[in-house]
Amino acid sequence: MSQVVTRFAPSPTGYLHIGGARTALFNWLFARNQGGKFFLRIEDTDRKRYTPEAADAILDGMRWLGLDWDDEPVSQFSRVDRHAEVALEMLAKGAAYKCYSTKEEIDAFRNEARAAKRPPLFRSPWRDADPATAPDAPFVVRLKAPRQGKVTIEDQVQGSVTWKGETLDDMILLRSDGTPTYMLAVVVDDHDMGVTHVIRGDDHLTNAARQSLIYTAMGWDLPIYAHIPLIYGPDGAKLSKRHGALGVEAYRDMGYLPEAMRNYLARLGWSHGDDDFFTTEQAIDWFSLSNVGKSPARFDFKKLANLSGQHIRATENENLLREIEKYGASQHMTPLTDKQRAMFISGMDGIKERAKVIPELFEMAYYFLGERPFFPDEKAGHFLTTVSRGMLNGLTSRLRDASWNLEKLEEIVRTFAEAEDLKLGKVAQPLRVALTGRKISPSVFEMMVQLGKEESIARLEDASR
RNA sequence: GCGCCCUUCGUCUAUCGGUUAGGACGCUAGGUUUUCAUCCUGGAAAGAGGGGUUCGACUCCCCUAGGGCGUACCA
Repeated sequence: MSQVVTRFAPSPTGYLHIGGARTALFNWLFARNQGGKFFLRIEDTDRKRYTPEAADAILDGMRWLGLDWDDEPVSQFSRVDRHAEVALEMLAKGAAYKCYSTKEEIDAFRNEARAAKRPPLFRSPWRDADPATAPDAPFVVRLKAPRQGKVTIEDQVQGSVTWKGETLDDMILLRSDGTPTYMLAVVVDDHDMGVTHVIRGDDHLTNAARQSLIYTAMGWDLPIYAHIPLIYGPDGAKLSKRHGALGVEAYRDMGYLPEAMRNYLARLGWSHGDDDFFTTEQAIDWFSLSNVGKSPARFDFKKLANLSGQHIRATENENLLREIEKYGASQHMTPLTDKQRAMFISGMDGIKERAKVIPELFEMAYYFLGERPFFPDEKAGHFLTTVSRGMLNGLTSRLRDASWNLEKLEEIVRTFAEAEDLKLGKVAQPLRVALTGRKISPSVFEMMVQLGKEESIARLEDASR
């Protein structure tokens, strides 16, 4: 087969939601795995709902997630003439017909069918009518779907799925105002864009059967389908804003690493043996449609957080700093100074293993981002008693002419504690509070080395005053 | 109503007829440790129910139950 082409076709609703992001990711992973192309198409045919800002929000989400696309995004709306052209061609071939039934007539038909417990699929009287009897009235163009036989989709995820012809309706291709419906537009665009693999949510599975009729009518090759299960909320119900159905920018704001997001989303419904933690490169290398599961998965924030923490720890300090700065920019924080940047690099090892998301990195970085004096917060205050102040005073004097490295500092503090007949913790905790104003921080010795002698001693003097 | 899909620990999953049903998150008991975290060791925890097929079913088939999606001049 020729080169693989996949696409992601979101409708611009204002943001890229998490389910869409996963669909995009699967398309992207598959294309990259196959050395193929990954296109973007904005389904903007519903002009009442469309705004350029909404489309931009989707692209921003894609960029943040690191899912790069090939060529320019295609606007579906810009192709309406082509869609109509295909509808007319189908009309000419006899694969479609003009239907003059009014909305009222259709509603009546459906109500009656429902009352009689018959399928509510509309059966247009114009399907086999003599064209000569056609009124001079608005019409829609309907597909002439086969009433017998079967339609089978060989789906890469769902397997072989078959429908009876009579369960497929004569769907509308062109509305009475001449605009194309989604069903038509998708097929025409996918065909024209050379899409070889349609990977999308399994809410489209039935649509695949209906859409295949258009391909057949036009004599076009069917793409390979892969309908992936949707994501549910933690309670098993449909994903809503209450759970995780937020836009991806919400996850950016919460400070998850894009790398962790890709990892988590890929693992939701797809597996590679027992591998849970992996890089994007590995995911690309390993990805295959045959390892996508058929059952829906629930969104689990705990696991996401765990993976995010693992990725933070695994990220090189320089790269992590870049992510931190990107995050800061996205949150409109004031940019880091050169000094702060240097402090981040020297202190990164101490803070990265204590954080699961970027805001926690900033939180832990408090002791080197801020300026003296560091007054203890409410939780730390009780460590600085008169007694411990005095003790710190004694320690400080021993520190003044110490050579400033990890081993030496540790030795001094330990010896001091022994001499005072104190457990190390009794010395280290007040020391930590003096240095940071807080109860929790990286190792006191590492912090002292990082801060330097002058700064460390100044903070100790602040505390013992 | 009709059509289609789904169902392994609480959650994500492995297993592609033969396993003490494995891993991960979470939970839990310990250990390491100056705090927190990291890290290490251990534990509890699963095949929806019922029929078949088979020497042997989580795995194949059927039924039931539960859940989801679709059934628009929305996408």
